Amino acid sequence: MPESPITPREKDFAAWYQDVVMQGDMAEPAEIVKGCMVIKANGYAVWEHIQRELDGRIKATGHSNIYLPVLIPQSFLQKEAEHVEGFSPELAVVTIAGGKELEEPYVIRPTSETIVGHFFKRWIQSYRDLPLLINQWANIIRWEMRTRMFLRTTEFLWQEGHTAHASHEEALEEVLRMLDVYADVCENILAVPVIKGLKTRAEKFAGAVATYAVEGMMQNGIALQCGTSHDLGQNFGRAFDVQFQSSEGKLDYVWQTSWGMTTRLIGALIMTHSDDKGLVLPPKVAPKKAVVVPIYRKDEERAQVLEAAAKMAEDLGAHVDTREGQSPGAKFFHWERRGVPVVFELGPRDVAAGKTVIKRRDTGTKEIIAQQEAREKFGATLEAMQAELLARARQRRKENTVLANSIEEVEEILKPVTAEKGGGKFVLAHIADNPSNDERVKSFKASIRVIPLEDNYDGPGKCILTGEPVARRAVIAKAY
RNA sequence: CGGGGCGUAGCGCAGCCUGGUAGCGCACCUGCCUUGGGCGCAGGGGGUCGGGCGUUCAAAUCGCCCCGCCCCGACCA
Repeated sequence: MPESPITPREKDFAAWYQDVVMQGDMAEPAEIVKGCMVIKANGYAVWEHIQRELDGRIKATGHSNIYLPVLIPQSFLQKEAEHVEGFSPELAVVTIAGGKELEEPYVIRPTSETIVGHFFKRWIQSYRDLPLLINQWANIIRWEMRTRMFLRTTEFLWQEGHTAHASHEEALEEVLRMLDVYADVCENILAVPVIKGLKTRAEKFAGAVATYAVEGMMQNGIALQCGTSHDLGQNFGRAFDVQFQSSEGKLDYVWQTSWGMTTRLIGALIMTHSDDKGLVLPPKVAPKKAVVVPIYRKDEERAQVLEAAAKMAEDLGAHVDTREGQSPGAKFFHWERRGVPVVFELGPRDVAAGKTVIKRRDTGTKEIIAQQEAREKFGATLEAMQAELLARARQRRKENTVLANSIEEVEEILKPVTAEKGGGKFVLAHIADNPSNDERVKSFKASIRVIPLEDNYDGPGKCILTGEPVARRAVIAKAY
């Protein structure tokens, strides 16, 4: 595994990101398949941590996991008008199978609302069958024009929740409940602060009545949608004729929701915390929380140090880097760029004195401590790091958030922003949820990211484009 | 799909203009030496030069055709 230098963020943020992803052993471009990536050992292990946290919360809120086919009859996509319009440009379609042209082509799922609709019709007859709460862990294909590892790839992994309810109120409650789960995972596990909000009509999911999202800000000030929760109303219920009989004996279409989080989260945490030395992983998702690097010169030192290192590692649940022929310096660089939160140095002097050196990845702080207190220091360091990563990201977002009171002002701030050069901002402005307003913002390649659920600013105002009254400021930014 | 760039060792590249033994750095293997932030020295292995056709005594190099990848624009979690 060649270890090359990492491009500094200052020089080229996009190149830096690629370097961190590859040097951190997170992923590499598949090359042989357009827009796809290979998720490597370190990256997949991070995903497994995210999965465990999310899955636990999904089950704790009453959902069950199922698995649906990856192929969907093409006609299914066409049953919901907006849905087909939104997704058809990015579909991969299977037309030949078993050496024969298929009578009806299959679409490789871009999302499963349609196939869920079909099965919900079979599974739901009565209000007693509701709410129906399911979730699926799966892969998805969307033929995107431009891809970036983790942030947007042709194939990605995700979880998609699908639920059916007897009333709109109940469905909306579900939508917001899962939005809270998403915000919780982002902030408390990934240490990525997010804004919960409503997407504009122009930005909502194709086929939804309303889309809610958690929106994050990366180090370069560019926005990244980290999760979405959709209120599907009765749109898919009608399209797939999913009716239930109420306790009063009346027939009605079910009220549905769907919500998803993807491997993009890995991109989010990389872009939020990593630095010019490489990956920085929040302790809660780090596959290896600590590595012990033994240092020795002579053979008898080697034996002593390795023994002490093994003991320490066992006690801490850490990994010992016993590779021969690698200098300690090379090992420090190796683990640093893989984002290991804590590295312990253990040399002959330490063994003799019963000490060790504890080094923290994010701050680079080194401290000589007694081996007996290693366990306690280790735990405290992980906790501090997790908390401070979130606090720093919050602080950065605060510094890069500004208010604007005219469209010219918004444009002036956001026009020069690019993913490569950075300088991105969250611009908060009063702007009405109206597709023509989205269009105007798009003219300088920005977008209305969310209308926050919680107003932390000055309340109602007049739309900067139409003058009509709006309840609060929305977040406008450039996004990935 | 429009515009630009690139395909030579696992990776990053030089050589091409002006045709004549396929090179450099990193990585890899062996040995010695080193080890508290990318050690050093010596030796070694590894190539259908993206593919095809042509020109020529001779093609990585010149010509034609094809293929693939990357970047920039229009779509998106």
